[in-house]
Amino acid sequence: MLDITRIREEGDKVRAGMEKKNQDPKTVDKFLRADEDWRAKTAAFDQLKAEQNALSRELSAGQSEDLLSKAQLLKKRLADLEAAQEDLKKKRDDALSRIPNIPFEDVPVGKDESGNKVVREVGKKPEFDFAPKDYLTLGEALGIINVKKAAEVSGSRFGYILRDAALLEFALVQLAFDTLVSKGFIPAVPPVMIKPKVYEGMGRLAADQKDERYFLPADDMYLVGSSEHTMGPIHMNEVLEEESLPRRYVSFSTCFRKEAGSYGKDTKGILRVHQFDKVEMFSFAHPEKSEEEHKFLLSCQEEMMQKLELPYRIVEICTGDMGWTDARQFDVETWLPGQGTYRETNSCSNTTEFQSRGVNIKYKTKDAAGEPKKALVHMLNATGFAIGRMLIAIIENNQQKDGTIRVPKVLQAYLHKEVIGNA
RNA sequence: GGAGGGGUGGCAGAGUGGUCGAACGCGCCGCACUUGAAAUGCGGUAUGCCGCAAGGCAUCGUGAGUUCGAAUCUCACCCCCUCCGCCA
Repeated sequence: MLDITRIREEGDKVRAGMEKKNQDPKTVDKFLRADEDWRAKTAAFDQLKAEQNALSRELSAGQSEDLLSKAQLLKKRLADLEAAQEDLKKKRDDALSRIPNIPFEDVPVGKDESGNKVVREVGKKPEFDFAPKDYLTLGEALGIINVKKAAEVSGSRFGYILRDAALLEFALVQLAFDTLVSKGFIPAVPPVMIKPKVYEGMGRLAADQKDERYFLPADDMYLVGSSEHTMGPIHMNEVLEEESLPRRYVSFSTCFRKEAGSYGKDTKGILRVHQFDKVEMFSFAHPEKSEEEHKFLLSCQEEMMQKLELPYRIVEICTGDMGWTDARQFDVETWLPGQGTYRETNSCSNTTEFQSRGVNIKYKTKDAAGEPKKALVHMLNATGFAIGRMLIAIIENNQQKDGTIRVPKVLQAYLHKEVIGNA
């Protein structure tokens, strides 16, 4: 969530930021009205409560009919006031939950993905002396992807990853962990179920994404849409040492997404599915160094893409297309020859203190006068490998005329073979 | 799933209806002593909210309740530990 003081003091900037993110800026005014009412009610409540506390103290010294009846009257008035106060607080918090993180000033402004800015293109697009096929055609022919059977068993937007594709998944996971652990990332396998309260704190149950979550009502739990969601709270309610920042994790988990609202979009194959596996990077950073950290995470993504020898481009996401919790976002889009286009395969976000406020993660530091104080860390997340989409990219970019797939050099050691498809 | 024990400040741990936001200790910070350090002594040391401030309010796992008043009593839930059952 956003800093309440910031909304009070810089309402205009927040309104402008919301507008840039295609959100209704009137929410700010709704918030401010509710906030003001709440503050007035709170002041009244606190004062009455002080009276009650004083009366109680008197009563503890010596009771009398007069005092008791006074106290009983106070009690009734307090109950009414408290109900009104709680109601207003709810209103205020509801408005607050409809305010996203505000983008940095220099983020490109745009309505939708057409406003995204290509930062650079890297790698050579493969040239074929035949018409390249799409991954699904190739994968089905090789028996390494089966969507039809998955639809029978689980429904649409599921897939079986089979044989060498399954092995390729683990090779990718290993490559990512080897690369990142050697850089000091702490390896992790986190829970994939999460409590509603924590999920809210991470800003991932906000109005725009609640429909995207799988909920288990019998247990009051959500399935995570990414290991980001349970890695962020790994230091919930903790105060970290300043010297320990940045603190970096690399995690692996299955991810669950409803893909609500994407009906008719990418309905074929495994590009957009309800369940996929993903290696994720997560970083807890010093607020003054989070932009630098953001670039570092992006550089890790690029390093791994280059190891796979995949052609990609870096895109800075414009205000209208960026995530709810993000102040800045980059995507890695990988070239898919079978579709003749770049598709998003990785994402890299700086959520500044939007999430750390919600899950209460601070670090020890000093204020201007040199007095010790605690301040919120910045939290960043970045895709390591979204396995399904990496499989797609590898299959399409490394296809050969006979329908077999070359295994990227860096994965050959993990997979113990150079080509997928020739017996 | 069944039986029992427990959740209090950075840690450890007392507190079973009112001067308890909370003893004692450890840790931490400051000061004194010291050439320096250790030891010792003195003082300070939870968080959030409202307020320009003085100050006030809230918080003893979470939520509801009883009461003029709850860390303390009642109920529900969550979490941790031990045992039994089941299980990769």
